[in-house]
Amino acid sequence: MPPRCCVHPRRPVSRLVPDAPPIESMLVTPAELSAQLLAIVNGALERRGATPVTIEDVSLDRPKNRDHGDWASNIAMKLAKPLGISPRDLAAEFAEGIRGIDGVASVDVAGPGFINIILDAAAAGALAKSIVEQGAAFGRNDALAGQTINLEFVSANPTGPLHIGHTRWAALGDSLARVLRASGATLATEFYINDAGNQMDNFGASILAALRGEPTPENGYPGEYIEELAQRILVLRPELLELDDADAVPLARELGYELQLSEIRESLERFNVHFDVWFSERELHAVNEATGESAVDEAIHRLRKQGHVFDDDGAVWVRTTDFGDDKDRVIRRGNGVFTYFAADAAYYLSKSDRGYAHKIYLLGADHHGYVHRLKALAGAAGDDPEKDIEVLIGQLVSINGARLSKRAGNIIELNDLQAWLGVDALRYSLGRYPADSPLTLDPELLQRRTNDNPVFYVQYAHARTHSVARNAGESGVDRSAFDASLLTHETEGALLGILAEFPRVIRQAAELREPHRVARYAEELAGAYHRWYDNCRVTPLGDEPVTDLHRTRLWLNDATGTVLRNALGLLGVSAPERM
RNA sequence: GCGCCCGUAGCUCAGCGGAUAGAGCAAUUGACUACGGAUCAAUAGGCCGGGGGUUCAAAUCCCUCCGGGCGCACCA
Repeated sequence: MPPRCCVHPRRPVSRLVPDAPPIESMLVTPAELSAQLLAIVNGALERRGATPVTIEDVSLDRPKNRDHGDWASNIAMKLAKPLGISPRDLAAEFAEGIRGIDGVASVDVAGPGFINIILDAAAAGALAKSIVEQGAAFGRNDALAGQTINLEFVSANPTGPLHIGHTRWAALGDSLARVLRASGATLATEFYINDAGNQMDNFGASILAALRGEPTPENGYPGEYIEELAQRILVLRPELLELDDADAVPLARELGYELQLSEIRESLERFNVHFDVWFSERELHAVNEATGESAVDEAIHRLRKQGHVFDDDGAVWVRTTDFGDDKDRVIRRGNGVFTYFAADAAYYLSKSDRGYAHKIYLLGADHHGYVHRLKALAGAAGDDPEKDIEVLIGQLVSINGARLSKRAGNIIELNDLQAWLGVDALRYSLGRYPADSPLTLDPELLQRRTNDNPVFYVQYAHARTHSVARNAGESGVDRSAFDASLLTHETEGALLGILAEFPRVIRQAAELREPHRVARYAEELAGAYHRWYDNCRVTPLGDEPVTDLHRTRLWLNDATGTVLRNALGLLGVSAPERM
């Protein structure tokens, strides 16, 4: 392989064409290019009397190998067969049309029928200025405009601290929320507090036992944190030790609940995770004085009206098998007590009543057996289980292959993780993997707080854009001129191509519910920036004069900083200007 | 037994049906009298768990087997 040469194949076309439009209008975005390609394709289809295709069918990709151009399309190969033409001939026909698009430098047909497109340097480079001008808004899109979404995640029991599993959902859920909003969705994030049921009494009894120096009761909660809660409670209410169980358990329960919940909220706040709504399960059981009924009672009536509720063996059931569950589920037990499922039904309806047509649940893999039941709830409520509810299942985190459990004593808490790694590194290392990928962490590596986390690579790139800008300012390089046709170095073409993709990355992350794509993108962008930095100077060396090339590169530098900051922001990670 | 998820470099993991499968870490070797070396360049490392199928094209979709995780309550 010969050494890479610094001469870029692009030519500054705007200087060769006498009546070139102003540089501003030369900007070719991927969206515009797709739209024009669509018109060309449909024109060809129309001439043949074939049915037109939509923008979704016209794929325009950035090839992995840059020898294949700035953009590539496989549309000819997809359409050739039904039309009875060879893919290469069809591609050649499309290519002819694409050559007429403003800002396109050249078009080739390659391999079995790929169409490879190379943009003018000016058309690709105009993006740098546009990004700087858009600032924080660059990357936002309207793919999800008009959608009203309720996103529930974490929802940990208030009977203990958040552990690493919750931490993963917190990082992913919060980033997903940011990505959905950046794509135009109207969104509320919710934390469902399971503060009803036996577990709360077990929690209270555990605290009380710790206070009295007794062993943890059966079904109780072991752990040092119980001891700590007990000591804090004792300071608040020393008389607790004098009371009978009947009075002491509820008091210990309520005080412990309050302390534990506020600790959870503070942990999440420190973790840059914000919930719009903290929803208490108790509200669903509270009896409305006007009607004499609770939200749970009412929910059962409403489901019954839809025809999916029946009575059997003294209990009340929901026919969840109508919606793919493997057995029907009890919603009210024979002894008159509601199941957990009943509160879930009421909670689901509450979300609908509050105006959220679309509900997303982010659950751990240990709850995947619950998916059919939740879908059935949507169906039983008269909604569409395929559209109105979406349950995302995240795989669990393991440590060196060992399963985490309280019993094994290897539970790792969010607060410890934050202390070891720092918020940025922790959020990033949990946010850069898809939810359905099982994740194995090395506890020693976590505690070591090393710089091998990719977050530092990305943050350093951002800090470097600021350092370059500071130096540029001192050397008299400013943004008073911009000539995109000067951005001809191959690392500049690569950098611009990646910058152009940012809006699509956000959109894709939102539509696929995969916020980790933003992190992977940020790493790619940081790499392209570091390589550019090594090849292209923004400030002149020594006595060299400041030229428009330096000024234009400053725009590109600042554009990269903007996109890195925007990307890190979507991940809830800070973008430091110095490190 | 039934169901869901996952098997990709030594390790941790990316990879919307496209061209020569990638990154970080670990290993080896280079690069500052150049805007911050927390960087860059290069080398090495792969039957993408096995086998069938669909397709012009499969790590990706379908079937099957093997291996791992998780779940199968009138608990919460």
